[in-house]
Amino acid sequence: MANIKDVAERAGVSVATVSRVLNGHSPVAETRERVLAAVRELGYRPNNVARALRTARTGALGLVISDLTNPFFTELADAVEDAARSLGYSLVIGNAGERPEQQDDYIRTLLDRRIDGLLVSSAGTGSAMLSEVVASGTPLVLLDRTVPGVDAPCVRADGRAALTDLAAHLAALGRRRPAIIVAPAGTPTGDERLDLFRTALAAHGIALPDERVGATPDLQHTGGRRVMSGFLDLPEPPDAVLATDNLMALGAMDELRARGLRVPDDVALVVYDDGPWFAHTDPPLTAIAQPTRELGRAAVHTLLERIEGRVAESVLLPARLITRRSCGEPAAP
Amino acid sequence: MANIKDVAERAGVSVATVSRVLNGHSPVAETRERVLAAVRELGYRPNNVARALRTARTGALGLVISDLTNPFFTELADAVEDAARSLGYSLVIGNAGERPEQQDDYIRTLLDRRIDGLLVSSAGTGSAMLSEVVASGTPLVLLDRTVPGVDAPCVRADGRAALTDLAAHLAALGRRRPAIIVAPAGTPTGDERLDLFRTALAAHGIALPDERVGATPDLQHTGGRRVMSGFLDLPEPPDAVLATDNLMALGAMDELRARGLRVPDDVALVVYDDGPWFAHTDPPLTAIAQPTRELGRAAVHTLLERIEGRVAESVLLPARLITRRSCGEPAAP
DNA sequence: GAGTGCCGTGTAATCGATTTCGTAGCCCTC
DNA sequence: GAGGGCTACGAAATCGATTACACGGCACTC
Repeated sequence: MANIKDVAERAGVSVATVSRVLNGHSPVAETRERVLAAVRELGYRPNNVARALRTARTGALGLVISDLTNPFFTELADAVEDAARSLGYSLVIGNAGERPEQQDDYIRTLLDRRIDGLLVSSAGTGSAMLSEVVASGTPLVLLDRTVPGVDAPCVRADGRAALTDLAAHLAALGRRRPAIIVAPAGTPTGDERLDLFRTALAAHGIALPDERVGATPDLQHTGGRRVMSGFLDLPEPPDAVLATDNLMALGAMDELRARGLRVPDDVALVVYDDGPWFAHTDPPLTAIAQPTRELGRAAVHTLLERIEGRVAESVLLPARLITRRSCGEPAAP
Repeated sequence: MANIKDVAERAGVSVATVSRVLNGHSPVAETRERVLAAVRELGYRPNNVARALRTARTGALGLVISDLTNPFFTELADAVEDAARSLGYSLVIGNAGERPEQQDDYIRTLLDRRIDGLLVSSAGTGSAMLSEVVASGTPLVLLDRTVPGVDAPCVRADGRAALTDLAAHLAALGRRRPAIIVAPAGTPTGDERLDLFRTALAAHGIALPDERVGATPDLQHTGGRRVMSGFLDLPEPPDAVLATDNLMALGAMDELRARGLRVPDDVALVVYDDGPWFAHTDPPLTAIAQPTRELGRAAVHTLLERIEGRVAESVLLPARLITRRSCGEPAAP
């Protein structure tokens, strides 16, 4: 591939001039056309590696995502990629697969590649590696999940309004024995959703006792199914279940179907994170939708603020309750 | 961040020695410990940008995927990422969103970043850009979709066996009026699936007339729904529909439900590309599953063959029919 | 004991760009 | 017409690594 020296020779100028023409840094008049012609003829494209070495800017962002096969994160990744691209950045992606060691491994490689900034939706809880990133000075923004003790802005959705609406919705439909399927205690996201849901229910005089709080370490559908099974074996099984993740909701549905139970007649079901197909299940599932694309966009913008040396605040965007038919009544028109 | 010179000074050796210790290129004895100690104390990590410039190897692969929000491609991307990682490569990802211009744009940026090799699941048909990649000498492997006229190995799934099984399955269940929802004529994947399905049906004396071949340019669920609607308005509507993409299947299901029709009683439904939730719909959908993870792994391995200068052949892995209940009979045990 | 080879290390070139500094040429002013 | 300022450009340093080449010292052989 042609390099800048080839272009310079062909145009009969120095490499400095070529660089200046291409970057428009200082006015270049007469030779300009000759340089551009040489560029065209040789099909020259600047070597980004060399440029990055000299300028200490790679023009790449890193994204470490907790689980790429989870549709919520997929959409998030897609939104991030879109935003990054439209701002002239490439995206180097790493899938932690919910394994903290792998996450650390990735962060390390990304730092070694001298990405300009890093987005992390952290798997697991604390991470020494993340503090190291902050210490290294690489701009960092947390995505979807906060990490206690890490000094970086976090972009995520606020479920308060949606969960308040959900509690009202369930109360209005006469559901008195709600249950929740969550990540194990200690996971910030799980704890928060549980607390908010419990508080919102309390406002309607509805209790959420611990026996109807089911934790599953794998955030997968087998876990969801197992927890749902436990719920149904209770002397007083729940009449409404909130699954705080879409894969877990899938597992819960399986268990219900396996036992011949009907949604919403026997049990109401609500899923956190709306996926394209939840409108297509039978019945369509009432869901709490996070503003995924906006989250992705906001995260990239926040990261760019940091990269450009400005201070950046955390961002909280509201999640919304999407009422479908899985709790009983059809949505009001 | 500390650089190699800092390490050299601290250890009292030259940078060459540090480099040699770290890369194990030539035997270094006495100073070895001193160097490693300095590395540890300074928390030194080699700058990958500088290394890439010198060695002309970035250790990154590029993946341009046609639609990241499509679960099939998500799983593919995940598999590719996994395989790349385990071989010590990072993955720079680009989502073409089924737009050819955007795809070209991405390929260009990836080339500028001097990735070591490129995987492309091409959106649209021909692409001058892809020929340019081949000409540039960057190792290229096509993924899932062939591109006529581009001299690069292609890794994809072969639907012949699965479609043959499907035709037998439908014939056995007495379905005589099959239909297919495909990408528009001219798309290699769509054409091939149509041809194979038609041939397989013919072996059972079943015809697939053009009126029951529905093309949709957007490979999305609205397209699937529209085509299904057209099918149902036929004087003789089909009694079995194959949707050659999971999003289109979703749209088809919607239309069926909207009309109050039942699967499989009124119409049998089969989906190409199995997704985690097709086992959880009502009824569970019979599907043609591509060996996604194997495809991803094979693609990366093929690409590495090319990178290391060996010749690499195209890879065809068989897709499988997964019989569930959406065509009538439960699967045989 | 001189020659031969090998081992471990340092010096400096190199990758391909950007950028600082220096300078030639020109125009303008007084 | 000498000096000042500006413009357009070239020479060379620089980023941080790898690596070709050179060289000193030691062990070994004959």
